[in-house]
Amino acid sequence: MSRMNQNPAGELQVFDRSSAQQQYLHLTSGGRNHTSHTQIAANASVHPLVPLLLYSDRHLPPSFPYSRPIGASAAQQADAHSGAHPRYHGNGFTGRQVVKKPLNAFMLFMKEMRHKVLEEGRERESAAINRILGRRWNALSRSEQSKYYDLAQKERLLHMQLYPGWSARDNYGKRKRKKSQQTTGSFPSWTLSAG
DNA sequence: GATCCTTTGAAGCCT
DNA sequence: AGGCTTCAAAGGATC
Repeated sequence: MSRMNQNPAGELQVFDRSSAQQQYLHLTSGGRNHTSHTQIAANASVHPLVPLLLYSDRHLPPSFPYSRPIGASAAQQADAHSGAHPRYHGNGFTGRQVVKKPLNAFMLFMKEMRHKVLEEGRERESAAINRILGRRWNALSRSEQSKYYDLAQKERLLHMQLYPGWSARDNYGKRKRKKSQQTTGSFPSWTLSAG
């Protein structure tokens, strides 16, 4: 029951992982992260999946811990995920390295459209902007939304390529609970055991 | 400084 | 399987 290289649609899409890493580094280095990797992909041809990475400038921590090639054994270990898969956060590496979840379709839509709402000048608060974007998202046709679903699918695929064995559980329960949930007085015990 | 708000979707956990 | 919870982004507001 492999998690790798198979998207939710059941398609098998495999490409060179190290190449993806280089492209990932190249594109993400232009943002707030360090810029020392631009040389890596100086002449690299751009993979069809790469444009979506423009949306994903927060996946990589400032010091990318996986620049070394991921060996087949590591991939196999991750694939086996017998409860001991590598943890992409916390103590496993020097410093605090957290791999974020890949963005879903709506998040990608928000990233693209947020600035437009800002330019309109109607709202400045993110909560209000997100309400607007939520309405606009629901107003989109299915074909219009499919663009973002497709991007999100590729995003997840590439995320799996870059972080084999990573699981959303790695970041699960790491945030503080909301006040509204704290005041309910009734929540699953597993929410308390995290950390 | 930390958390909340607010949205949708993905994925985790529990029953 | 189904339901609930958490996290993903964003940045002003609030604590």
